Amino acid sequence: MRLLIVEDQVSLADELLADLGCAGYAVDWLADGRDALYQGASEPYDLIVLDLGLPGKPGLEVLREWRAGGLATPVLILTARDHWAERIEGLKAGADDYLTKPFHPEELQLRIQSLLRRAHGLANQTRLEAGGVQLDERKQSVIHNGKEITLTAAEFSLLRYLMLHPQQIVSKLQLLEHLYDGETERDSNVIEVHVNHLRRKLGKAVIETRRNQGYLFNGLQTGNATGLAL
Amino acid sequence: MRLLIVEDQVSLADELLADLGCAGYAVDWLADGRDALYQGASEPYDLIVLDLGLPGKPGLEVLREWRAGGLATPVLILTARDHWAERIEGLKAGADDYLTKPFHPEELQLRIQSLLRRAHGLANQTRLEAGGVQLDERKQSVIHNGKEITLTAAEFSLLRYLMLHPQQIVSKLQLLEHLYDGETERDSNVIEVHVNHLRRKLGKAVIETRRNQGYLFNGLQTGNATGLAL
DNA sequence: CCCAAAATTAAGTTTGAATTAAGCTCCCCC
DNA sequence: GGGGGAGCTTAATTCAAACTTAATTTTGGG
Repeated sequence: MRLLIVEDQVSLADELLADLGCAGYAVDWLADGRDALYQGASEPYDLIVLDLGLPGKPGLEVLREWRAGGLATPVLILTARDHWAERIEGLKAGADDYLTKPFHPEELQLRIQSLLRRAHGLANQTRLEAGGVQLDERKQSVIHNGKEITLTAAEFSLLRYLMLHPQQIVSKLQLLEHLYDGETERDSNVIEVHVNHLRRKLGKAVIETRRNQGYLFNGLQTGNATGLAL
Repeated sequence: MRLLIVEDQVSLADELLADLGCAGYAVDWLADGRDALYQGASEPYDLIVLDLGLPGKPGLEVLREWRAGGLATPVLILTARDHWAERIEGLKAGADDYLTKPFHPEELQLRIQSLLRRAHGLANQTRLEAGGVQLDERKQSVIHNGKEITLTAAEFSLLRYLMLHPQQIVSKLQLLEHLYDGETERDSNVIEVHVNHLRRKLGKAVIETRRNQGYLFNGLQTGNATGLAL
């Protein structure tokens, strides 16, 4: 999952970068509004955290231009507590959620998790769960048949990406672009290796490969494709 | 479905080529306006993605000449965000849709899907559906009588082509030209084999053979050729 | 600075979708 | 009604994609 933080206050940005990095996100950081306008639209971010008080170009303006250009990426805005009206303006301009500064880092984490679920049509569930697999985002582990299985950072973020895209084929290229920043080789087999590890830990059936197309997260459907009880 | 990408920025073109390839399109790429002018009109593309800032000959000029020459292929233009007026010029010159750079590859995919449906008179439907067959483009599978049937990449792109041409006869040669790039043998029986596979999975009636003419996608009309209730 | 764990690269193997090929069937036309 | 061509079907082939294991590099903690 790739995130962009647009925040000019260095100390805060630093902290967020570290926090979100630990949570298994690939995070980029920009401090300038003009840079953000361009990069936010060109790199395939899954979510953007946007401070409204920015040099270069005001955050609200950046957001409006993104939306005018058709950018659909979820945006969470940060506003100072004493600029009350900005939140309304922000939502009008197309923000999906907001947080007033100062805030607790955990609060941001939860908002991000929730916003990502919502953006992928999983608004109803409070944690990522599908086909007998429960993802524990705090412990970066998985509960499967009541048993807890710990994942490495790479396995965790790969699985999370797949679980956020249920019922759709995710190409290897898409995974490379959304799990890694900037440029990783197109012909690396990292994804295949981690898929292999996940299958060892969770069982072969969890991730289905569609040759020439990509991977499909299936949960643990045992022959009952509807997911309904029989 | 054969697409032409006309884009001089190599890294972007590379990525689009890979992305659209995964989505089951046969994609050609040109970087020069003069080449595009010729090839876009001579090869049977189903859609053209045209960057307006091109070496050789400006994209707008290429588009105008295509339209003047009677080319009806849907064209989606790519414009730089800061060349706002170009979009209007582009639409006037005969473009069918536009996207401002930068953009996310996923966004382009959606636009292409939508534009293809629109160009084939299916503007009203949000997903390809006919005669009890629903095509799920994200999953590259089909829902038939509420049951999901998975398709291979080749089966998927063949079925998609047929579903985009409902109630019309599609010749085998046409299929060869539109599903494969450049030159595949004229006397290969690939199409027949894949049609056979699709019939096995979806039932004989789905694809009707019109001897010496081609194939006709029928959905699943079970003896009631009008599609009306009896 | 060193060590262990994790991530990635690399190399060799397996797999299965796509294509070719070959023989059969069904139609159409004489 | 039978000859020929178009289309169907099954089986064999092929070759790149995906898998697996092991080696190497990177990372982070002590």
